[in-house]
Amino acid sequence: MWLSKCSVIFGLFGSLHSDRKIHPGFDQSSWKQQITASTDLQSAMTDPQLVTQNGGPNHDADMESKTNLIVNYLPQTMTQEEIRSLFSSIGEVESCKLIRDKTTGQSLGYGFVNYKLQDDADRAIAQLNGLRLQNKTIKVSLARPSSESIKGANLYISGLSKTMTQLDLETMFSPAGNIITSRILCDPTTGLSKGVGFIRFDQRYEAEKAINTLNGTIPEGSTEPITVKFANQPSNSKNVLPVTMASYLSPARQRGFLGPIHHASTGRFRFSPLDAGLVPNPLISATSPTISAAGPGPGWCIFVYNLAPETEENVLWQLFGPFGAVQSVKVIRDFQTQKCKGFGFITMSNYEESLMAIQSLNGYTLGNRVLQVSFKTSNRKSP
DNA sequence: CGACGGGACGC
DNA sequence: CGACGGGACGC
Repeated sequence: MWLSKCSVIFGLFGSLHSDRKIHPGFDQSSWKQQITASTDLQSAMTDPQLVTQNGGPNHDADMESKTNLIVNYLPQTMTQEEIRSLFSSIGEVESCKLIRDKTTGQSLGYGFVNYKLQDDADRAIAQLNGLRLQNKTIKVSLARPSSESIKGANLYISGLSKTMTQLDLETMFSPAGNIITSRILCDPTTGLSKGVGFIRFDQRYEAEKAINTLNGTIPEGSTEPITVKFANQPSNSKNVLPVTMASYLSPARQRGFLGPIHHASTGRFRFSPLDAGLVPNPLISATSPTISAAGPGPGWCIFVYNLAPETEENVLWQLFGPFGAVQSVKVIRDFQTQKCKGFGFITMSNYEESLMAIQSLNGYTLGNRVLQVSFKTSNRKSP
């Protein structure tokens, strides 16, 4: 049993980075130790009586068999097939899904594994929860039935006494509802509490209740009131790329669209791709940095719509190249299918040339499709 | 009909 | 003072 699982794990991850060296001659007990050690660590830091354990709340009397697992804290590089392979060492896997960012394809660090048999699901929790992979300790627990009511149930708590433990925190919040996870942030070097933490409840209304009852209150034995609010939505923008990536970008690229774009397109300056033939007034757009996200800057960004699913970059180069200096082209594709999503972007160096390209190519028939070509509109992100 | 990415913290 | 995890519900 252990031997077979170990060989699977070693085969999968032996070549990946690990904070712990794995020697080819390791014996099965070392793996067992590793896994047990992390479990012990968890229980040493926290009281198993109170601190949330793997399954989350008991949805007692559920008729459906509990075969579906959620796996959290997966290493960034781990693929769906590697997850499937790992969990297949326990029993037959009905389905397996790694959740990825829709547009970038980056792993979001969690996934679902559904077993054929509940027995296997139980054993997967028992044997794989707490398993250390690379620099992560994965968490394996029963997935809750998916529902709207469990979303947005994560709280951010600040103003905690530095002496407060995870257990103290859970004790304080457990009256409000079922706690799924809790955490107190610590300084990585000193290991001391930073006085902030997180609590994820099972249900959003439980989180709301906690805000209503605990925000602004002073915990027993403390002197300062705590702040309890909904946590930020996890943003995928940070820590994904190595910092060194920036140095590979050209200076012009680095200047890109940084900096505030406060009064981006209001009313009369907004360019709609549907307004065929409408182009920016050169006098305005060439001199005002706030008119359009198309430019100015390192170039003029052009939006082209109605591309065929099979469209490749070289087509855009050929299409726009004759009009002048093309800096870059990009076909936007669906991550899963790798098919073009119907649009793309072209950045050209010179305003006059990009204008000519737009005027000439808007309405142009490519294949059996009539293209719509315009300056890219401003970013309509509204955080 | 619609449809607008990815890039990133210095001055 | 603020501080936002080891991106937890199907991207």
